[in-house]
Amino acid sequence: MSAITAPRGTRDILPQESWKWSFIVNSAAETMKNFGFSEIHLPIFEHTELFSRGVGETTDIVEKEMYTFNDRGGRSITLRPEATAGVMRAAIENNLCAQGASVKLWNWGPMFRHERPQKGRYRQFYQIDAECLGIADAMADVEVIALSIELFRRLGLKNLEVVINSVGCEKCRPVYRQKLVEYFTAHIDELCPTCVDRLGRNPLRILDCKNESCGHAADGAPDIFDSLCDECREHFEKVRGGLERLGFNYTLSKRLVRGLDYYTKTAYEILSGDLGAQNAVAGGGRYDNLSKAIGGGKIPGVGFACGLDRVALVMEEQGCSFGKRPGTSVYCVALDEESRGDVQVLTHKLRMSGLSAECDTSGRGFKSQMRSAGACKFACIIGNDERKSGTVAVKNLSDGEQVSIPIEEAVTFINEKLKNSETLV
RNA sequence: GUGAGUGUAGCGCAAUUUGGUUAGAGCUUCGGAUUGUGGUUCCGGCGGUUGAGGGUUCAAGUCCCUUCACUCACCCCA
Repeated sequence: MSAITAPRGTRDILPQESWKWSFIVNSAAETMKNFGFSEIHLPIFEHTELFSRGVGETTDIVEKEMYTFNDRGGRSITLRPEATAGVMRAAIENNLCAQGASVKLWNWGPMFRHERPQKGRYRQFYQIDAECLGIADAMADVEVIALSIELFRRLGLKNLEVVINSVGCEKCRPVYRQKLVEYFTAHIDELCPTCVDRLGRNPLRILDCKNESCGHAADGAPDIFDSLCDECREHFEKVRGGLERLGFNYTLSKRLVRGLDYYTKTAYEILSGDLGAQNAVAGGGRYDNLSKAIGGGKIPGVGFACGLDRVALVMEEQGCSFGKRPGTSVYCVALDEESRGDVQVLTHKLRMSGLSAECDTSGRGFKSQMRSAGACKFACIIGNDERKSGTVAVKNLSDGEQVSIPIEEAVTFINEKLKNSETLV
């Protein structure tokens, strides 16, 4: 019988990597706090309708990427493929935006999409997500974009490109959509089969196609900027003005069409050249119709999601700092069999005092215990002599200096020593 | 879902131009180097039904088929 492995597209984040993830999430949490976002914990599965109605029936996500199943009560349940719909659902359900109130929420965790895995893409992947609900003004868009940029700035990511576009609203998008249909129908022989299909269902997505011939056809397509209604045009100008006031560089791209139906007005992505084919580290925009689509009142929103797996990948690629990996400060060593008990007691007392302390629990010999201690700052050694005299030998492993001190003073002694060495570092 | 590439010890690898005896070192790990002192050095031990199944052959890690997994790309996105 062969050993069971993790399902395709999933993976274990092992200790050598997990501490780096903690660094990223902690840094993000701090940034969120600075921007006034509160953390929200959400279910990982939701009713399927939340996504089919919220994200959109004709999107790739809903059409072919969702993990959907019936639970034991016969309800159709879906593992969340993205976070925004869930956040909006929670806001509606808990009246967070009642009477025109607004909230800023963030969260992080796993998302699920059934796609073929490749570099930077997994079936269970992780996102850091921020949503600003209840505010229609373009200043909120600017704040959200600024937040995502600041997130990456703090983590030390380099060579990022911010790409923005406006996808219009329910008033002007249909007009533009019609223009596109007319244009692409005239160029239908240049389109790939999937885009021919898109023509009837979601013509905006043709603009996004990377197929060479489609791209060529798209070059001559009507410009969305020419179709934007006054409100959308003004909104877009305000977003751009805000970004410029904050000193951010960005690229305009009329080709940027988010794959999710709920976007209105602002759409943006942050791209990295160090990711291979999957080059987006974050993406987001405004979604003023999402709330109504899932049965809520009129709640405008703007937000973004950032791929944790991808951020970690880029940071690794660019040699960014993850801070210091947590290690053990003190290793307690037993010289003989009889001392093992005392060593465990001392280790526990050191731990209770707030230090990272370790001792051997597997019966290894003195020499190998000392080898393990080599990676720590201090070794506490107890043998026959120490037990007799009620002392412990405390050895500073960086300079080799060793002192014998009464066992009851050991914990305070080492705490003092470590405090001093911390300040020296 | 489609295509290409790759599967040998815990890890990263090797195994002679077109098959040839008992599949090898390195790192890690564990133990030891005159009786109680570490990251260096030296010696030694553990560790593999070569992804799995089938086939060709006197003989398969090596060739063929099937299957599974991983990787990259298409698609799409975080």
